[in-house]
Amino acid sequence: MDADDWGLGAVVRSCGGGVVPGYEAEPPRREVVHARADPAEFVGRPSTSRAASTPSSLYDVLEYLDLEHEQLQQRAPFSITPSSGCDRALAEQPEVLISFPAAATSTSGQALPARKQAGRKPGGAGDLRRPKRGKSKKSQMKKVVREVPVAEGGVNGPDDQWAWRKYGQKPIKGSPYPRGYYKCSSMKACTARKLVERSPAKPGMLVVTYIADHCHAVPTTISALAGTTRHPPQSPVSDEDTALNRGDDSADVSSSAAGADDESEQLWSPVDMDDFFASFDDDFDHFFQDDALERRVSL
DNA sequence: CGTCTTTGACCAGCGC
DNA sequence: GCGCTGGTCAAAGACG
Repeated sequence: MDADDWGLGAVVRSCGGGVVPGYEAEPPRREVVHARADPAEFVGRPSTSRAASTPSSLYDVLEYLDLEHEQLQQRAPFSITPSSGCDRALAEQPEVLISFPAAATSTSGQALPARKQAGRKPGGAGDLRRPKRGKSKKSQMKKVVREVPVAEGGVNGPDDQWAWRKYGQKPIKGSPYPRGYYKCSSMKACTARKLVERSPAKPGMLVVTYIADHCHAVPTTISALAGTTRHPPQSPVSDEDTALNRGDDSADVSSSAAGADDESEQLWSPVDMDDFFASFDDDFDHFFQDDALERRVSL
């Protein structure tokens, strides 16, 4: 995918290979650099990798599309359901459900090159446990829950410009589908994680739970994403289905190094974290206000 | 060479 | 207190 493709179609494609009619050939909007923080990802970024080529957040998308609010409601391929209506609530009442109606997705059906089963010795790991893990505060951690169509988000969820690394997978009681565990691979110190599982109630939907926030800006360069190029951006339904059914979320790896360009000279977006969060707050505060989009477009 | 996925074991929280 | 379950670790091999 072209790094300059910032259309909504790009988002969709990045999420699952789908293309939103009319948005697939939009001009780049790389100047949009302020934090359009996705509720799940609390920092903004100008990024350039494959993941970077996706308007990371719905805000980027909406801004770019320059749609009227009503149009947005009609055309935006998702709905947001903040549990208490605003971003501040997100921090305090940290659960947000974002649904992406499957209808909004067009799935290319493009086959993801099936990754070979990583050969490994059975029972090869698990011993030599390190004494501890921080688990105590889990329930208190910031969580953002999203629902995305399998076709769209793949297991990667929507607009995921972060580099995730799978570190585990577990069958979940009561669900026929396993849950995949991913952590941010951009920075070792980053505690951001996400859980991806298929909704038992709605097999066509993936439930992506983001836990904690990134302690860094979005990685933008090849080097930052080294080794994350295994999977092409498109994550077709069929393959995704297959992958999930067998518990293989490997279609994830949100970042390929593709599309590195001028901006990729920077490893990290040099934006102060406070600015990131401030932007996020502001955006979310106004997202549902009528003038929000207009204001944003004027930026 | 660096990072990825896979996968069984370990550990802690929770319910009974 | 015990068992269940979810979450995490880490070795090994694969991939680009």
